[in-house]
Amino acid sequence: MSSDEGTGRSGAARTGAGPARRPRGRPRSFDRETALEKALLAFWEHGYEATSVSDLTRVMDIGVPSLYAAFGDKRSLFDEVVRVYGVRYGSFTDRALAEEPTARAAVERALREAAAVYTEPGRPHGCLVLHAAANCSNPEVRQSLRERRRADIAALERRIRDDVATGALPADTDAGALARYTGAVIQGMSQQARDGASREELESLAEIAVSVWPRAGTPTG
Amino acid sequence: MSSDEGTGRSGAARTGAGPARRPRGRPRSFDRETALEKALLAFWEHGYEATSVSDLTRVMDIGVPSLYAAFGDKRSLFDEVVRVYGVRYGSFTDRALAEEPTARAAVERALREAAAVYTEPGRPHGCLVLHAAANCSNPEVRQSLRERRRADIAALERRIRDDVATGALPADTDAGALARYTGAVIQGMSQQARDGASREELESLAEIAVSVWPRAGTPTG
DNA sequence: TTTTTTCTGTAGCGGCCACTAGGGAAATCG
DNA sequence: CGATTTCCCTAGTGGCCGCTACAGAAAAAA
Repeated sequence: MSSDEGTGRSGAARTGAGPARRPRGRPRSFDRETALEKALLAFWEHGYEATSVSDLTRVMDIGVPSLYAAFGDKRSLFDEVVRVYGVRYGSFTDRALAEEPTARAAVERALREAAAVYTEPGRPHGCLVLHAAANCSNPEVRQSLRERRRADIAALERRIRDDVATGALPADTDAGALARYTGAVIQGMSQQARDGASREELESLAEIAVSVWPRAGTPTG
Repeated sequence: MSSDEGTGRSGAARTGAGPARRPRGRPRSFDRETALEKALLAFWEHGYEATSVSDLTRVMDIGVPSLYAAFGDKRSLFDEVVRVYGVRYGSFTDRALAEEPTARAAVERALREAAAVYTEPGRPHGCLVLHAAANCSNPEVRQSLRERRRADIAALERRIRDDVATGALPADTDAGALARYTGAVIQGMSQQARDGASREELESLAEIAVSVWPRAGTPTG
């Protein structure tokens, strides 16, 4: 489904499950994925509205009509950028939640990885989802990213409830508050990375943040 | 000094410490402070760039030239808004740091007040300084607000160092990390308020956050 | 080769941006 | 009263915004 984001949009080109036969006309003169990555970096650095279409075509090194032919419009391009960002850079929390044995271990790892990802040299600092549309006047873009943030915290909350159910966390744990607390710490780390904090600074910050998480099944009261 | 921000800009109007004699020509037909407050709310809600001059004149209920005559330009108006915001809404941390006996008590109070201020009904949620220029393409505006944020955390760090010196906090306290941690929590609370978190949700979050602060002079190790 | 299909560059669309010139109205001063 | 000072409204500036029509170039298919 939704094969309308591939290279060719000609409905008759790809015949079934065949090995992607070459489309008929003149092929695109640039690599779509490379251009998308350039757009991602631009949006990540400057945000949705502060990145103009002419900014995009400059960093992607393509003409304006090529951008519209390949990606639809600015909004669709941004949606695709957010999707790619989520897979490539923004999924460290999801991965930690899925792979670590407990919510606490997952958060410990996620905070450590956040410190690294948010300060990686040669890349924009901080999180695209948090900052790219912070004060965007396009309400759809705002709402879309807001939903993404809320979903992340909801996923963490579910994981905490699981641990409470299995006894890995105390029975009186306020899962919602603990999830929101952790989300707030990550969001604050992203803000501080944007403001120039170093990886080491974020790591020491995260170490303090994680120390409130109750160990094993000892009740908090 | 710098009396150029008052109502009248006529250099000969106010004679010394006199009771502000009325300026000569036709008086302004709107109340400057009221208009400034309206501009503050608009910038707070939508951010610097997403608030256009025509947005401003609409909510301030004045003409475009009146805005420029009274406030200079959009940038100067925003600067003044930020100054007023800092005094009226954004100084709860400073006040807590100044009035509470210990850094811990101050942070406890500041986090509680942040939960209230960031979710006050009838006002934009979250912090203007954090979000109003998040992805602003004007570098001066960005830098100015960034400095303000860093200064806030630096003030907290100084207060923590004082408490370490007096023994109110353990000698091995990492003042920088603890200050950045607390700043990150406040920044995350602001983000969550923008995303719709309620006051109660922020308060339970803050309660967790403050629980990592060491009590009295007991060493952490 | 001719035909067909698609991409690419130029040039320009209407619309909003921040901002300002200039004339007339309104209020105070002498 | 007249003179002076200041404000406010209308209208418009050039510039950038996202976006697109059109024509020609380029490559595959027949």
